[in-house]
Amino acid sequence: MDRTLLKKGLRPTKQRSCVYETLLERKDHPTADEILLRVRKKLPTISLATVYNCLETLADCALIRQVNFDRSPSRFCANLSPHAHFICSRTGEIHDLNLSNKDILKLKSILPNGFQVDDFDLTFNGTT
Amino acid sequence: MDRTLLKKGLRPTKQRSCVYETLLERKDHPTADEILLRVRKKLPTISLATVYNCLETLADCALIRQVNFDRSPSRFCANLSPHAHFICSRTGEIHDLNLSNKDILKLKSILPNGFQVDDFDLTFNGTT
DNA sequence: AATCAAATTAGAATAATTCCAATTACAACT
DNA sequence: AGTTGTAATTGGAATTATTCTAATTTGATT
Repeated sequence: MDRTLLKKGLRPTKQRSCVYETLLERKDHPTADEILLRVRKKLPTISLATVYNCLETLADCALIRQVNFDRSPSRFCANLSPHAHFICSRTGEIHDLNLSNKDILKLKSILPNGFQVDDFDLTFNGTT
Repeated sequence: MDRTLLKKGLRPTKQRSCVYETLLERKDHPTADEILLRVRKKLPTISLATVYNCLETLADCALIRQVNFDRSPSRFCANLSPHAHFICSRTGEIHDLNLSNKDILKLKSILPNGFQVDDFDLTFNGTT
């Protein structure tokens, strides 16, 4: 991670490292508020603004991903491999559905000619 | 539309009708603010709160769809047939990509066994 | 015409996020 | 080691989309 930041002329501060490591610890999808709570166990004085700053920086460096479900608070995760999300309407659980190359080709096959895709978001709602 | 509302015990008021017809007029994806501006040409005294109320009611009745891109203001459209969205990062244009049954089966084939889908959101980002 | 629930309205409240100005931290020079 | 300059952090204010609230209006039904 330090490498990636330094390459962009950004400092791997303890706040940034801690936010990043906190996201690695668990494979869930915490909000900025939840991340603040977790990070404060290690850095009790970190501010919410800094958490937002760190998350933005890490996302800009493609070290983490920001995920939005409708207009609810943004969530963040360190799973960088291409995946879709499944939200269970009973439990509220968010599942990562990792996508094979085949899956990705299927997705792209939906596009008419001449559409160049940089990125996509795919979210399912339902029950498990 | 009146039918659908009445069936649910809701009144087809002139505000609701006007919001609905405004969405039918153009096949774009206006925000509540933009809808307010358009609707005010016909009902100059309608309030933003009412526009929000009408949109919520119409969406609850499945007469329109609410669409969210990341955390930007919600957008609304009257295209009810299953479709994905493509956002052009150059122009900001939002394209509807209507999905065939085949496309939908492809999408669902991504899911592991035991996942029951009620709905999905698929958005592509790229250039045309 | 009187009644009553539903809908509309203006403005206040909320909540997530961003902005701002002041402080702090740190790397690079002397 | 001390100084300097830039970047990062911080707390709180500001912003923005949306929801809430309480008062008024509407319109169907008695």
